Amino acid sequence: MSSQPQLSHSECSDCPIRHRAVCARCEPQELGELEVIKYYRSFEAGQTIIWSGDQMNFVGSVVSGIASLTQTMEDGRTQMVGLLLPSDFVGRPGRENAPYDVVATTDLVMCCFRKKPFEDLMARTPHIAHRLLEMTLDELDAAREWMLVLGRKTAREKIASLLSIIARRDASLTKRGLSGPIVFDLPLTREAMADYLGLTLETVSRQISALKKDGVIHLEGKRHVTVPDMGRLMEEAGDDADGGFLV
Amino acid sequence: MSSQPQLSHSECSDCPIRHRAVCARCEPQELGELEVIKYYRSFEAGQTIIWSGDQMNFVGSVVSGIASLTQTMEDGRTQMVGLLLPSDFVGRPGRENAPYDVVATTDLVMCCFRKKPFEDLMARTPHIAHRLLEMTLDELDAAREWMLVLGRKTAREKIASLLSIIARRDASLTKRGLSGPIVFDLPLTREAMADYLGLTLETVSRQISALKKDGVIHLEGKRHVTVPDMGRLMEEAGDDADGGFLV
DNA sequence: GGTCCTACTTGATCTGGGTCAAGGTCCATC
DNA sequence: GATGGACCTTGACCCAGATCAAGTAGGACC
Repeated sequence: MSSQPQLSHSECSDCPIRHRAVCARCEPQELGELEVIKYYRSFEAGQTIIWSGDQMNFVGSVVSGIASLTQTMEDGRTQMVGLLLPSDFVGRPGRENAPYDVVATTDLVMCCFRKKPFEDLMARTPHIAHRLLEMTLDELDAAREWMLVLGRKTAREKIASLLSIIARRDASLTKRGLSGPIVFDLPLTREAMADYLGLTLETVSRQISALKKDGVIHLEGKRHVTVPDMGRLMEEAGDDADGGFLV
Repeated sequence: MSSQPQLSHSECSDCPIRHRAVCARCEPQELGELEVIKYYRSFEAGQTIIWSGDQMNFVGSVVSGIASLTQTMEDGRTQMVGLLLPSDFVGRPGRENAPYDVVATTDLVMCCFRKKPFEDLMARTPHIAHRLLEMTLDELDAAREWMLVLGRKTAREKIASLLSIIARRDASLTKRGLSGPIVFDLPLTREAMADYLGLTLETVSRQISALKKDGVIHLEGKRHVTVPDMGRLMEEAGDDADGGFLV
């Protein structure tokens, strides 16, 4: 389950609890306290981290890799309801059980805190509680933005929306801007993309081919994507050019 | 804009800031402080309370009536991303602008607080901050539950899901259980239902007719609904019988 | 080099729900 | 009690995306 730290201190700064919730305004002692109780867990691609309904005795954040939140109906229909990229927070302080499966979509490293000590710390540290509310509001915005995608967009727009999110997140992680071409590896299988977009994997494949044929994206192999013109992609996604996706 | 209190003190207890955020654990002074700064606003059906992008200088909660959160694309496609029933909270402490339109779906009364004093109070009162995180997590759960509805359910299941939410909320408001038949008035037009479900109003109408023909619901006029068997309705919605909808 | 497997692509066909169009019902207003 | 309008229903037809099915690409392992 738990494991030794596998990251250097500099890599660890990706952990939002450490550098986003406990920011410059906070006392060093509090940061120190978080340092003491944190631990790392790694997962392999495909591994389920938490099953829906399970007790969830930790909170944490993604250090590297991608995790997804997934809901499944009895007959097997599944819908991904969230995508956790590096620095995203996982956990529900004050809640006992997970309301959906959390699955490692790629190999994954998480920085975790046992829930109880974290909640105690949160109760004593208004800044952490405040930062957590901020993050939850961000997630709520992203979820609602996604409701528009699921409810009203065409398959082509859905694909473009997803690529646009991943491209933008990639650009911000690598500190590059959105003006030049953006290059990244798709971290999701066609099936996972379908589950996120409320489509079938065949439709995903067809629409990716179509976007490629129309020059909106370039594909090298099955996963390596180049977006020559981010504005064009966002147009295809049906977003206003300035776009407000958050995820 | 603002208006005199139009409710007796007993009616006012519907305001969650007052009886949910400031609960028995909190000091009476804090409750008093909220009493002092609160005010009421009423809206007519169809009136837009806040436009997407507008500055939002208050927070509050629905006292009576129904409001909806709506996103619109440039070409006019709209998706409702949230339904605010009595006692639901509106507002985003720490955020400047509204990310979507808030519209009064029926005649509506809200209990409001100017944002700044409310935020100050929140900073001084951990219980309010904590309660707000709770409510935001509830909204997040509801939004994600709805993503499954939008992404993977059939039109019939979507209608059943919506009726099921409204029926359950009605049953809990009127303190009746879910065992007997449930009777309520639909607070939404067919078009509003369509916008919530990612359907057209014609499909909504057809599916309601179908559920009526099959005896899942009874209709008197266009809005007055009787659900003879809540279990049957939830089956139609594709939920597990114990169901976890929150909205 | 072969073979197996997983991930993906592409084609053919079907269908749920969209679109367009023509009523119907219930009020409010005169 | 006629007129108008908002809201809803129903029918006919169509199409985007689902479904079913066959085939390809590339990596791991022998």
